[in-house]
Amino acid sequence: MNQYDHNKIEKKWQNVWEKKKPNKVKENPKLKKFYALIEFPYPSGAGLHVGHPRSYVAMDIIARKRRAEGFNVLYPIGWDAFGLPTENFAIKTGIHPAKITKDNIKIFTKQIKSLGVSFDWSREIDTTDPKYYKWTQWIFLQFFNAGLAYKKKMTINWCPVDMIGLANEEVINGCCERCGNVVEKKEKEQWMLAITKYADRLDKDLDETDFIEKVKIQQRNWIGKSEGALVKFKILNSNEYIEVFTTRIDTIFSGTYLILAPEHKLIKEFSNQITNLNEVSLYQKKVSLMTEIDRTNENKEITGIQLNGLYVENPATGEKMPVCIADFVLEHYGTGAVFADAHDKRDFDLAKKINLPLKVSIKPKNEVDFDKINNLEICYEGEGILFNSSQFDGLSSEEARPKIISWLNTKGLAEIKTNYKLKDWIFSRQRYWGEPIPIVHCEKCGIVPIPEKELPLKLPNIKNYEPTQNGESPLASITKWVNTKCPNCKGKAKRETDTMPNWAGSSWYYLRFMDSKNNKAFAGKDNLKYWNQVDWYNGGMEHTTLHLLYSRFWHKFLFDQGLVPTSEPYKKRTSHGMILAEGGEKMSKSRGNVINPDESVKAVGADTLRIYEMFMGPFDQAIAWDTNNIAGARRFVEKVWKIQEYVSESTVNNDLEILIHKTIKKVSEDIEEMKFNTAISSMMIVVNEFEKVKNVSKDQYKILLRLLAPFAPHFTEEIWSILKNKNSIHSEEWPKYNPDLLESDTKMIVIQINGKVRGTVKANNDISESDLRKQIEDIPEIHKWIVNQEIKKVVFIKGKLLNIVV
RNA sequence: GCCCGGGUGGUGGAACUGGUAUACACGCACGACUUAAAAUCGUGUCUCUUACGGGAUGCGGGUUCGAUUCCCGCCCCGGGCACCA
Repeated sequence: MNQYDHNKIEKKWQNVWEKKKPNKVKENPKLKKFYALIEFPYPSGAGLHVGHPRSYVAMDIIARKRRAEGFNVLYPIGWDAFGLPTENFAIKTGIHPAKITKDNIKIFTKQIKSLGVSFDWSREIDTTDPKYYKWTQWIFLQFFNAGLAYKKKMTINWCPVDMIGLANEEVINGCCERCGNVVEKKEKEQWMLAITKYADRLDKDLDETDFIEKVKIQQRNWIGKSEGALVKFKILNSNEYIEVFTTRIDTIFSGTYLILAPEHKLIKEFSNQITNLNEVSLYQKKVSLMTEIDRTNENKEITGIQLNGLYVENPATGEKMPVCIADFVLEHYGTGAVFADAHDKRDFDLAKKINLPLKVSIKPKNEVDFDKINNLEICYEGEGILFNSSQFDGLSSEEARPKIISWLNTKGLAEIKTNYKLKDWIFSRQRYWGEPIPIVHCEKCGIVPIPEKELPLKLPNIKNYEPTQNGESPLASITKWVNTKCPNCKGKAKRETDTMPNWAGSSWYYLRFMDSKNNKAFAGKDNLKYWNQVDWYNGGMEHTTLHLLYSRFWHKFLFDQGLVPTSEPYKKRTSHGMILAEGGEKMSKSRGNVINPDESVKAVGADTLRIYEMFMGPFDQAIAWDTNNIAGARRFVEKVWKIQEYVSESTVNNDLEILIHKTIKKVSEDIEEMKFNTAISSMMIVVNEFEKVKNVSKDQYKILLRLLAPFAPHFTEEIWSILKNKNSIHSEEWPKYNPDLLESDTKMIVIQINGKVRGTVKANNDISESDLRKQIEDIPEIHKWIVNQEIKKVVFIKGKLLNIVV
């Protein structure tokens, strides 16, 4: 037997696979298909880190198992290469982003190939390749033609450091997701995608998917569906109404005043009625200067100001209600206006502070503290029984809501309404390194899309990538590129200079993998039909409300256009936990604690690294890297290697055979549930047993190797060939266990006295209670517990346990 | 504040549908091999007790013959959302 030389073995087989391309897949309608997907990486300058393989290897194990089960498996890889870090590096070094991207891809490719992941490299894609982004632009034009891509002047989140507009999803606690600086507001014309049109389906259709529950919950929270009513409050001395969204129409009878967002457009419209306009403008100005952080600060005192002279009418009571503005009412949610009563803490506090009326109409079901509530000493926010509510008195909040809505509806003052927190997606970026938006602004015709045949609209080659202080894209200064002809009237026109956000390319890439070389369509109909949708998609939780939601939106749109065969892109979505640095801190470039897999691959081999990463803990849980523990994985690999020394041609040990079949079952099931750590531990148990008995048949060894091959593809392949097998281990069928072997006739039966374990007895599986009782009475350790005791009760579970209560 | 996870040895963790808690691995200790060390192999390793036994799965209760697992009330840690009407 040779020494185990991981470097030699891994290089050898990687070369074979490079030549033979065993993972290259072709559409074949006769074969069942399986589409496995990982989030394609951003090729950063830092290279791969140990977090990447966790996901790649996990899906690799599943993909390899599926191939062994006879599936036609698509497991592709590519590059999500547009993005800020590359552009920033280009600014710093003067090297063209395309060149940087190319170099980084080279490094990533080499690193990923050194891990032995069974990707189909023939379908490799790169989102910055004009052949790819031609179709990203094409899909954008479909959005535009359908009226779902539109331009809007709006206050955007502006990062003054990166000098870029951010989508709401990219703002974390009022700070830029990338650089952490406080985000400012800026008025700017922006391209928007109308994701809110799909809010309801994005929520509802989650039911059809097999996503892990926490992903569904997080998306649902983000979409923020809430069902309630739209209520109209008549403005006194006018024919106009203020619309208010509420989920608590049961409290309408206690509505005593109205609160508008400080930015509400009716304030301007009715300024002639407002008698304290100076004060009001002052307050509005103060609010507009506040940052997101200040405005949402928990300890901030509640503020607001009444609009003197402006009154509305409560649609339920007909009572005259004053109107005020307060910063806690948000312009962009609901209608930017709420009605206030004593059943909301903020309304309650504000009324006390600026001296506005309050009324109570809900009594708690248990009536605790009702006197205090009724005397407006404390605020009760819960549901309860209505009172002070004329014909609805005595109803519960839940009963009352539909009744009040339909009553007001007959008067034309209310309707059922569903509201969403989700906002439309800000789709422009004022940056160079992104897909140019294929639009022309014509002096005569206005906004004109570029004809399809002119796609791709390529990024012009420039020397300076710096964004500009005024918020314009660097493309704006390339007059030669900007000045163009209108495709419509051939007159003077200017190109759109904003580019798409880095989420654009990744919103449909899984479709391109189905037919990556097609130059007539983003993917051919037959290929779309065959691959249908992604069967299993693994990725990080951090993409739940960004990439995952965006791509579901794009896919649904394409489905509505009749361009894809399914309404959901991904059948199943799972998520890996992050790998943390040693000590439990997050790995990051700035902390300087990023662990690169190359060292481990060199020192102990890719097979060992793969086993270590799969064994380190539950797959969905964050876990700290521990270099010491790699030794355990390496020892295991060496033990498997050494079985060659004592494996024999013919002997079969029956106990071992049972253990092996148990292990086939365990490993097969654990892979499906992504319980890779326990799958490996069960194989370790087999190997430890092999070592102990030193009496292992070749067939038994082969089963172990077959089970281990998806985890450690190189050295299992090597041993396989040493054992004189002609074919690759990876094209061998997945082993099946023999259920008869698992149902043994004799079992260890646990004997308990008063629920405490006092011994175990080996007995026939279907031994009766009385026979078992007789048998155990002779055993001294058990006998001593029951002698001279009154037996009160006996619990017997056949083939498992006997509990005697004395 | 709301919504998800989670809390088990020195460490990472295991435990089916309520049925032998601590599998597997790391570390450590001791032993074997060695002139020596590394590697490897073997033994031990929750805790109290000399022992018989007892006690331990964040804390306090409950259900049960029996609870890491189910129920109620807390505490702590991680993640997400957050003035959302």
